[in-house]
Amino acid sequence: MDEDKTTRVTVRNITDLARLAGVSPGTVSRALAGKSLVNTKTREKIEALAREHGFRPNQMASGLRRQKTGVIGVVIPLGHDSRQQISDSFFMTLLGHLADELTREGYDLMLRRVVPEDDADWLDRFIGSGMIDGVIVIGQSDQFDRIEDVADGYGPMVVWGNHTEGQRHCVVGTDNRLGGRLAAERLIAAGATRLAFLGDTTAMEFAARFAGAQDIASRMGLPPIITLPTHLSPDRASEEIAQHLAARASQIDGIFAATDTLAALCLTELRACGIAVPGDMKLAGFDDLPIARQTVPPLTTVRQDIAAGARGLVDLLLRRLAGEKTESLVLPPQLVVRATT
Amino acid sequence: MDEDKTTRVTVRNITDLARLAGVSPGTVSRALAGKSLVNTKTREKIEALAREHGFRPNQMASGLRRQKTGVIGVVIPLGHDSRQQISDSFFMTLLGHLADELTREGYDLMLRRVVPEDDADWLDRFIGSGMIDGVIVIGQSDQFDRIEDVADGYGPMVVWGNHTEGQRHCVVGTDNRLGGRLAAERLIAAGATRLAFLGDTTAMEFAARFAGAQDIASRMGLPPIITLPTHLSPDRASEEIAQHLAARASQIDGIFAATDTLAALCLTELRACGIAVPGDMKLAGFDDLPIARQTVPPLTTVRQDIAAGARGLVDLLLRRLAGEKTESLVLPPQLVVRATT
DNA sequence: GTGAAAGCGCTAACAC
DNA sequence: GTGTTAGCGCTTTCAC
Repeated sequence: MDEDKTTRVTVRNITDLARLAGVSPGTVSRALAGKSLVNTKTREKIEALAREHGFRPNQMASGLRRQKTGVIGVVIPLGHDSRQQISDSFFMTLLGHLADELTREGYDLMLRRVVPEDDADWLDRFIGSGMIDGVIVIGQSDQFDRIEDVADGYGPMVVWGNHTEGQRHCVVGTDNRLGGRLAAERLIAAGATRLAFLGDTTAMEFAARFAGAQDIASRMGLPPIITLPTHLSPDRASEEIAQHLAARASQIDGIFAATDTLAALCLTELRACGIAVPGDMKLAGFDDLPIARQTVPPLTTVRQDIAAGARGLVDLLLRRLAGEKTESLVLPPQLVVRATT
Repeated sequence: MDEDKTTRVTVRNITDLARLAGVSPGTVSRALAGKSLVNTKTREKIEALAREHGFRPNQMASGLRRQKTGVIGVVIPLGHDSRQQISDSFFMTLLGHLADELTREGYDLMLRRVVPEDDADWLDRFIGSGMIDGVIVIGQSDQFDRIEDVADGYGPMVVWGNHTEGQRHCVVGTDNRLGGRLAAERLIAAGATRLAFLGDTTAMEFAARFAGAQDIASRMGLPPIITLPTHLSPDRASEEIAQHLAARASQIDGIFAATDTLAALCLTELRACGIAVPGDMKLAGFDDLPIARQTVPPLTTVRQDIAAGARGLVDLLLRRLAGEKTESLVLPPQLVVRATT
């Protein structure tokens, strides 16, 4: 008769299970958490029962009690440019790798996309929610100062972005300035002398890429690099690129695009204008996304090691979670020469 | 002297705040939750104090008590093909839109990528974690049956994928079979008579696309469409496509690729083989990702409306959360003719 | 090796 | 309109 009851019971919590197993809730908790001191037989019985009833401990309750959630927040601040940074391939790919790394370390990932101008409080709000043990910020956008402010009072935060001398938040990112130098050197080696930078230089990472390119232009005694600002969403960017080309193409013979996405768009517009690449115009991108291999001609670009970036972010975050004070991690960019230079 | 203390105090919870405000925890809770019956002055005082101390209520505790978390789980099952479906552009773009929609509805998003063959229990585990109010599954992968099993006992679940007559789980997706028909019709209209399907037909969505194309081939009295299976990761796919072309290119004059990503890769390989598109070979893709506009020549493809898909998923999920029993949503595909047919 | 009991921070009856 | 109280489901001393 006991069996009759047993099979019909729904197990909502650890106490129900304990009743079924004829032990106390504490023991069930210990058994299910894989804690040391539980009799093997007792443990097996409890595990069997749990499996049979498809029971798993409530993470919210566990989190509340233990004061840790097992969840890492990942937040993508969308700058001025807000919408449609959405599909920025680079960030999305980084996100995919982050998901893998965090999963492997036993953490869940809580994703938040925020528009800082609508919500000045975005970072504190996320951190203060009590839902996450730590936070990874993907991209500094135009929020450098806000992130700096938070860094003083909150340890478990790591940011993907650009490293600036003396900054207080822990950052992982490619050496953008060096990357910019590599790109410019290559463009010049391929014969370009009048360079342009394609992309919005208010974003720190892009500004550093531009600055690196300018370093080289200056050193070589070339005229200053002109900037061709664009938005990041493909639709607007295409249009803006077309306008830039119409106005400036005759003044330049080399373009350094802030990202491969922009470079690919630019290539399409150049083709539309009848400007030969690399004959009339050299072109270099940044990121080395899959698309860089598929453009016609294939794109010369500066590779960022996305997988290493994700590993770095997670590794540093875990160490900060453990109380360590970590330094920032700056990854080396790598020039990949293909056929547009 | 009271002020001296006040400014130094750290506010860890609602009780601390209550003490500072000279009210009870209950009142603070009501005030911060924007509940109806709180004196305006009391509320303002509490809000001011909360702001001053950067306090926000702990969501885990609130969630535990209210038996809802304000979090929606989004899970991406990685089929056989496991790794590197990572960066599948379509899923990533869909995820971006989902993040937007959920945020707009006041929900947070918990992201999980799972490898079903390593963890048969992936879906139950996620649902049973107590961390999420509902779940969106992105892609059925090869897990159709498992999802069906769960659907019977768990309401708040919506799946992106293919709709099959009589299925029990609520799905949102494009009419893949119709999309396949559109692609095949176009390839044939452009002069192709011997078609191939490029991609892995064990995935349901792809199988339906293939079936749609085959519908048309049969109706037109053409020979059966041959299948050219590939993996999804760009590296392996490129290689496989090259092999397929070496072996079969002479037998076919039209290729329907399961996705734009595959189509773009295929275009690159066709170029490498010296096969002219659309002269010697017609080509059509599926998805209408940004890359479809940037290939050379630009790709004829079948558009899926990703934003509408995301809206549909969230809308249906919210209604299910409210207890409604919703039907599946099948979205119409749209043929986009460019220059590869 | 196991049970009993206190509480993590919050909310929602129920009083008044 | 506000205070009081009893938990949400779990973990973890502290006993034994």
